[in-house]
Amino acid sequence: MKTAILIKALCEPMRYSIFQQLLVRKHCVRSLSKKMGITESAISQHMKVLREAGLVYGEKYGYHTHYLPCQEAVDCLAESFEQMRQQSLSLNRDPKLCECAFREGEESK
Amino acid sequence: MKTAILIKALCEPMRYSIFQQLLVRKHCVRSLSKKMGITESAISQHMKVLREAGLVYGEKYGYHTHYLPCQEAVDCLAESFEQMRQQSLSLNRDPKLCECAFREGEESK
DNA sequence: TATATAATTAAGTCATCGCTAAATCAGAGG
DNA sequence: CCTCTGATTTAGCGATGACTTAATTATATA
Repeated sequence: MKTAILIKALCEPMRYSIFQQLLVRKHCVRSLSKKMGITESAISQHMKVLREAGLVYGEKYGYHTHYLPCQEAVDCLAESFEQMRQQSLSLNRDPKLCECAFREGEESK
Repeated sequence: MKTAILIKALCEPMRYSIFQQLLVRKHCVRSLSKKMGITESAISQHMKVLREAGLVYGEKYGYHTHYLPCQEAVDCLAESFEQMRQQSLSLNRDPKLCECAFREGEESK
């Protein structure tokens, strides 16, 4: 699972809010529409983005579709950023890495 | 520190790649320009976004400015997503939360 | 102070994205 | 089968954003 794709879907403020709501409890499209103050159409389009990124999935119950977060995606995000945290700590700790990577490999034209 | 702002800055693919490079070692603008294959101007604009989001900062060394990630921001991200992971686990575990929040509070026009 | 170099800013272009309204699709139940 | 309802898709608009080139700023050093 690819972290860059997940955060690309999550970074839009409205979608981030929607996702946070889904972490509290399941929601159908209409419920989210009311809560967020945008049309059901807009919610549906956001859900499509979240769904195709692998962040959420829907369960059909009669008339309604209940959306909820994919555990696998949330795990992936948590692990990726924990790894970044470790990398950053290492970088600050290791003085050998505290040099710019630029080397004069270019020709002046 | 606000997670939504951090991921909004990070979600752009080029900026995500830049940030990953900075987790390995410091880089100046020119170095990133070479590595990423876009102009220094474009890199500089990306750095501005990352800087203003609080994700990176620059240290001046002679001619060069070395950019590196802010530990505080990386910590914030790691903690936020770990919290999401816990929320998601709770949601899947608690059957009471497995209901859509929608209630018929609307008037049919 | 003058100059060379790194970095930033400005201007402009092209593509992407989020939203609404309206149309369409899908399924449950009379 | 028909209808009602929830959800999705389509079309179009306005805004945002990523990139380039060119101009500008800032600074280290001769």
